[in-house]
Amino acid sequence: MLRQTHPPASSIGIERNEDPPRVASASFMSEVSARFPAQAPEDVDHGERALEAKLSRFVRLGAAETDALRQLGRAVHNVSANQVLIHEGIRIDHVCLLLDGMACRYKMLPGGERQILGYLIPGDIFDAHFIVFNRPDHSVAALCNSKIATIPIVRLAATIRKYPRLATAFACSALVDSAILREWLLNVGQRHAEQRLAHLICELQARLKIVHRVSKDGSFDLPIDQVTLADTIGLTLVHTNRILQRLRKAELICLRQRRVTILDYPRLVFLAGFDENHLHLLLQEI
Amino acid sequence: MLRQTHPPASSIGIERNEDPPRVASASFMSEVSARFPAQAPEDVDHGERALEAKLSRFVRLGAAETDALRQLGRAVHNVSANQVLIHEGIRIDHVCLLLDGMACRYKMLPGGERQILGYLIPGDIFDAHFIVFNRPDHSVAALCNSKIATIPIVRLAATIRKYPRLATAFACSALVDSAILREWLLNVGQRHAEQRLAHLICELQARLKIVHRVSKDGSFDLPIDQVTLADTIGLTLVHTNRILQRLRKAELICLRQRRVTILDYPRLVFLAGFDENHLHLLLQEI
DNA sequence: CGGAAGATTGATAACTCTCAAAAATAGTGG
DNA sequence: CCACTATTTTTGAGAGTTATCAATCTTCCG
Repeated sequence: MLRQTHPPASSIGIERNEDPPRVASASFMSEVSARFPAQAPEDVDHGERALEAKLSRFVRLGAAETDALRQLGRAVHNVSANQVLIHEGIRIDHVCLLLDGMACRYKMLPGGERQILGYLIPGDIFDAHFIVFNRPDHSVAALCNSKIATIPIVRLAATIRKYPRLATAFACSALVDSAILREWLLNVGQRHAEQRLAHLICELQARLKIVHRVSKDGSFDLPIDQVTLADTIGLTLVHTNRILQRLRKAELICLRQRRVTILDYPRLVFLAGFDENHLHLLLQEI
Repeated sequence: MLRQTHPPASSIGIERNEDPPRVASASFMSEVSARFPAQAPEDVDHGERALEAKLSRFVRLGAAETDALRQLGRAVHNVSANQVLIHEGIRIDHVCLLLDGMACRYKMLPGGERQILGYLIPGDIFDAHFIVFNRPDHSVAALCNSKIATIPIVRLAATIRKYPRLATAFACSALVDSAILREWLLNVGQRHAEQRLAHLICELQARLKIVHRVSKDGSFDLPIDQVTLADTIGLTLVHTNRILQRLRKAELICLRQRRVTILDYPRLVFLAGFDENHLHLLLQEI
């Protein structure tokens, strides 16, 4: 009855219901910091640019605003692949900015089934607002070794107060996030297997392009295994693998060594029924 | 290849891609008003209470706040079943408050497939923020004859400014909305057919109970046909019908004449894996 | 080199869809 | 109140998709 999408043992390191996350005795951040000491800011130029790049799609950013954004991402931490970033016990007075790498939101079912709810890419901010009574309604985990910056909420609030345009930009970004979630529901609910996968790839490329994570040839890193891919589009690992092979055989995409190359973009877009309108890419000055 | 979930002719009245919505020459509201003249406020006591009831789950509401909420819902309109409430052409300076009845958000695919993204029940507010460049990323339609109130955004903003608690309550409400969307993605992506339906029913009952739309015996109105139900849980009409019969045969629920009665709540909850935590029902004073 | 994780394959079962038609229900006008 | 139509629900049969189980092949990494 239950689909055994995952190997019995927690092979990918993300928390399973079978072994609940330990209660963090110390706060999340100090925990991370202990393992990965903060680095000098100059290491993360590239990462900080992602946030600017994303927000500048929504509003024109002046030098002051750009500078303010850079100030936000000073407290840098490295997190390792599969590390759970948000779970019970996290302090709620910080938000996290993903500077580099990739992470995901996900939910688990008692039987071990996992649904990925979204990918976090550089420039994305995630917080713990969805936690009430110490019970988050979903978790966030790094998909590969990543860099995150922690921003005290009061700090972010002050910045937003000072620069109304940033407030607008953050609001737009939140709207896009929820639009993506709706698109995912449509994807999993109504599209068939090939389309789901194709659509996901189109969307990821579009989002990554904005933050300069796509090469000239259109290829990009996708640091996830096929189990995670399967849990994203609501299919089994085995079936996902076969769908993947069909897309490869059709010479639409190439996925090797955690890197995707889109071989025939027009045909892939057509197959997926992809309309990047839902990413609101064209929005300027709301 | 394409699932023909819907009859070829637009039987349920919701816009299809085949016949795009006409461009509203007048604004949406004046359009509605013309057909259904606004009523005297005293008719809608029950409806307004829904919003209060919902928000009071999040913060304690004083008399002044309750009163402010009631002032919001003065401009009442009746809308008919299947009427599209949000589409291109809508004015973006109002939000809508559903006073009575039921509505849904949905997305369409070029092939005619439709995915319901969420149900709006009394006390729910929906706006057009997701519209940019005159292209909404999804639509909203009434599921049955309903009553809505339109609130100028400036008015809502003023109220929120004046009563910070209401701001908190609205924020919480928005968090719950997105939590529900995540839960739906989990539902459609990972649960099997019976569980999906069971989960939907549990969730609707929980939400409707808050706004006093559930009878003593636990039954509630569900003014939708099985096609809509199918488009909600990502299954075919035929299959949904069969699943429904299974739940009936198992004496878990009874669905007749657009009314659901839960016959065995504990067993239904168990089957669904329903955890009302995601509705954040217990939240008080964030 | 050896093990572990990840990807792939094959065979079979289960689930879900499609097509087509019949039964039941709701709505309407006489 | 009944006849009549349109909508909605239900049924049946068969095809197609997706899941499950189990094994093999690859790749990664110490």
